[in-house]
Amino acid sequence: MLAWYDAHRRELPWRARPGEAADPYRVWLSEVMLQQTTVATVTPRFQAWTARWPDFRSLAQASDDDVMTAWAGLGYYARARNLAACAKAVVAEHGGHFPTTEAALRKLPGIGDYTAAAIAAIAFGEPATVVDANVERVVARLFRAATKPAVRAAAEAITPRDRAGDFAQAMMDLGSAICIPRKPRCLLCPLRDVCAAFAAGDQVAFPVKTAKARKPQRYGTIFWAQAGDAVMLVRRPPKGLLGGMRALPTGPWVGEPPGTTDAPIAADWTMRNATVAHGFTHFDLQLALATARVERHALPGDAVWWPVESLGEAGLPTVFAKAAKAIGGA
DNA sequence: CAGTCGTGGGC
DNA sequence: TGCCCAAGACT
Repeated sequence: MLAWYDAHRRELPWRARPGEAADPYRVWLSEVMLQQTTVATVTPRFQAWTARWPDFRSLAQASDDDVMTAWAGLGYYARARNLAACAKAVVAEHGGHFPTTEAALRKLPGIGDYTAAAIAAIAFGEPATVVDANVERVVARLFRAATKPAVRAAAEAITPRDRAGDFAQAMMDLGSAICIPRKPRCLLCPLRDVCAAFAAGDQVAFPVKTAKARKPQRYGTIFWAQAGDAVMLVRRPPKGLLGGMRALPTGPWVGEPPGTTDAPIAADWTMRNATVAHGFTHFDLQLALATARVERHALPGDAVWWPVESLGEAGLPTVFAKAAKAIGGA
């Protein structure tokens, strides 16, 4: 396994070169960015992030607005809130350095079982057992293990005391490149000869997955209020969907197409002859587009007038960026 | 514990 | 094309 890893090792921005010590900050940041997010998406964002905030102290001093704006488009925005909180905790409670044990890491915001084990193993060489979706798939097939506890126990049994970090990364690389969900490339697999599912010919039956409910359809309205060259943006509530993010004003997202009754300000609203569709994890959304030209008056609460030409720097989640593009900045 | 929480890519 | 999936955490 480790011989295969050494031979096929990929260079990634957060991965230490052989023989060099890993930077715990970069390991942590990459692990959080990579939660439910692909390497291709993360790579440029990781480069930009570390150029701006290279360590815990710089990130701990960043404003919440800057952090959330920098995270825009990556999704699962609680990660960004927890990232900022974790950096502050590391500086305030740990002198700017991570604790090195899995249990202590687990107490920090945004660090769960997987990430604690990954940091302990990769950054500190602890023999922690790292189980992500890749490892779960590889181990489930290796042992034809049908339940999560069985997978966990088997993964612990094969985790080596030495090079546990390399072992974890090897298992994840194997899962993403060879032991893939649909058509595993077993003829390329270094573990083929010891794989129970390969022997039985039922690789794709593992891991055992539960049926998912169909996603409901919801409807809403986006309100584009333009005053001169600026558009009205709001700040969404700190928790919940797209929590803490800057946004275009919307009405409620409900089961039936709504009217314009929930506009953020009184104006002569025009319904555009187009809609924007966006899929979230647990529902699909279709948004009607309402636009109005208004006077540039004082705005309540967290609302601001934002220059349309620099809307790309507002840090809008993708659904709002889509809507802005559909309206065309008019 | 099952639901919540984004997004983009692959087939 | 619609569906499945991804280096999960939190409640």
